Amino acid sequence: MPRIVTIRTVAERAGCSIATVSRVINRSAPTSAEVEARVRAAIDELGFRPSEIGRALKTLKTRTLGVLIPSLTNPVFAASVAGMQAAARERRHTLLLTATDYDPAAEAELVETLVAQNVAGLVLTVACAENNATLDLLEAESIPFVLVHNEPDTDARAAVCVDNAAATCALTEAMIAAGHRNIAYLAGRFATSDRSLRRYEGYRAAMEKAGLDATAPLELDYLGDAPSHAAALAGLFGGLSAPTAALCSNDLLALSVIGALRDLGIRVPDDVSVAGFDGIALGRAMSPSLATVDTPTRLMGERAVELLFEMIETGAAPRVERLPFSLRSGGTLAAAPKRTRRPEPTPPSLPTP
Amino acid sequence: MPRIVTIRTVAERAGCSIATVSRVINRSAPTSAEVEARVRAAIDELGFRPSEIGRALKTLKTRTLGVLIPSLTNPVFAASVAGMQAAARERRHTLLLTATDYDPAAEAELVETLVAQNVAGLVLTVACAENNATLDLLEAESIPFVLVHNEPDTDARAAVCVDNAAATCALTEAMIAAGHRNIAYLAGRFATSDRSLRRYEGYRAAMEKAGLDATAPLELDYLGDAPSHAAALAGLFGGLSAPTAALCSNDLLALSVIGALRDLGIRVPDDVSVAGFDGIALGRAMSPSLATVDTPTRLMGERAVELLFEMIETGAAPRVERLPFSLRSGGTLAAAPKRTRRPEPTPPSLPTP
DNA sequence: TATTGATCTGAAAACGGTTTCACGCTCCAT
DNA sequence: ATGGAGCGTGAAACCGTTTTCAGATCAATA
Repeated sequence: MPRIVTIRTVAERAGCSIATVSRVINRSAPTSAEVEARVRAAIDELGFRPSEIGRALKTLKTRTLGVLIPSLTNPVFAASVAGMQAAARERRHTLLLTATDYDPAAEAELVETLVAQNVAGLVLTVACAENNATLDLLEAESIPFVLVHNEPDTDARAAVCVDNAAATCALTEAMIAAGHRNIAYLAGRFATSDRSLRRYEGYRAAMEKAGLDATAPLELDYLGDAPSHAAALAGLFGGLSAPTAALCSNDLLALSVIGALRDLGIRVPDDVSVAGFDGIALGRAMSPSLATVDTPTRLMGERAVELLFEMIETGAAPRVERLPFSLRSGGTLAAAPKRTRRPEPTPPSLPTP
Repeated sequence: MPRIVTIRTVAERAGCSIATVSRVINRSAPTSAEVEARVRAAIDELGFRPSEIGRALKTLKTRTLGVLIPSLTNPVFAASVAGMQAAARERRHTLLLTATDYDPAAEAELVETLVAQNVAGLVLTVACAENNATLDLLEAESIPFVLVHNEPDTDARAAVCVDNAAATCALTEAMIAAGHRNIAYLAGRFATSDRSLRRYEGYRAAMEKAGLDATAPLELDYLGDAPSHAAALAGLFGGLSAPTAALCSNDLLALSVIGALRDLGIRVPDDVSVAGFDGIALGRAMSPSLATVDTPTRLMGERAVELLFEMIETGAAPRVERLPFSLRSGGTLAAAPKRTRRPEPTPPSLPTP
């Protein structure tokens, strides 16, 4: 039987009313030094901690922030949640964490769960921020929320992100500068990541600017198992005019692509250069290091929570905050091979790697 | 103004008392078909969701599990939290997440925060499970909790873990079988991880069994920056009788050690073999793949939550659940180099292994 | 017909805090 | 002396549920 000591116990012990105890705890009104001392002593002796539940019921506000992300297994989200946690802790708040496992249909239900807990606000990464019924609902009920990683098309929505298109554009230009002409764009399912789509646009812009052909994106299920992955890539990289570089919509996908290419006997970066997006810590640790767009993932989580508090406390209007990114090239992004990787033979004799 | 629609609103609309509405929602007592239909209609029309706060205040139990881990940035904990989240969701519970950032002093305060929220139970990874005042407090207040990753010395405490000593012993034996005789043990700060200490014991047991000298562990601060790391390792691996293998207390440390060795011009695994512990996903993705003890991290989180529910619901006694592990060798764990890596100068000529 | 029992329902009391309101007291300016 | 302001305090209302208890209705039985 936990929680046997309530504010009433404290009041009895201190010989005062519960109202006075409450005032001492919250400093919500002046109390005499003498009474305050008695109350504090009673609190210490009893080991009393006010129930957040009781408090929340009256104020209809908890010291809790709801968090919704696709998955904790992706270090990007783990890092941003770590940032949120740190920022929330500074304000003496706790995170109520949920994950959709990349199922957009789960979003609505999970957000409802969080709202039922009277969270003070929400930090979300949704599959797609546009025309999102769940977000509209939150707006209608005027529950403050901030998006992370999502980059909304309107400034009327609160979000912390990077300029995905500009970043991917810069990364693509780095590839082009390294001599690559045929660059493939590999993505996770667009339906589960609007970021991915924005990044594709950046890729296309860079390609067009350089007068090159942007290829249609190859959508891979990057939760799928390795075999299917290798199979899908064998088709793309086995052809005569195979790309010399692969731009992946995120780091986790890039890692998985590198593994698949290796299994196909294709060397990275000697035969094919690969780059990702996000800048996960382990991309830096590996060798060769993963070329990518380095985004301040943890900071994004922190800023999201800070922006959320700003909105909660001062009623600040939602706004989009775009954080700076930096390019991490080298490593898996090398100069394009001088000649076509596979000597093109007279048909139909097949190329040897 | 969120949450304007309460159970009272529903009752008015359905033309019945709030007690009846409650009964319909929870099926806690029979209701006539007619009234039930009216109530359900009212709920749907109003979009009513019962407040978890109100409910919790009455029952003194929330549908919430408190989670305390060292850090989300370590994929091991991220994975086990992902498992907890999945298991909790199946039981319609939510996770209240906190992280200590490897500061043991923060444990007490954070657990108090969680308890103040009336969590139904707790899942924790603490720095050290033995003589832990915080755990004793939970026990005294009979708040159910389960440890993850920690391996308590008594069976009276609920925990989900692997047999750390046996696993490290097996890994060490694999190193010995590969011809290594001088094996260094590198650890994070023992004060922040009792697992690390248990693993060291497994290492020592294997070394002794093989008649080899177990060296004292080298404690590294694996949150520290790379430079200090390389410096510490330069001393160890620069000497004449340098180890040919390094056993690291966890994968993250192993990754960081590999990077530091690379910076020192030492090849892995050609010059020095390295192994970790945990089996993080990215160790498998890198090349050469990371030799390690593969532990079912995500499953551990799931099992921990299931065990917790068992304790909450059936009052089951705490027990330690040791999950199976498997060795992942090869990759960064190769045969010991035939000769000493660095040509030895004349005086005072040492024996070659 | 009266009694019993089974169903269904509503009023009201918790649960643990916060907050409003009113009241008594002191102090100071009139 | 008198009025007003200000301070410290306690009583009580309130937040949104669940749950107990008692009452109402009705069918079946004695």
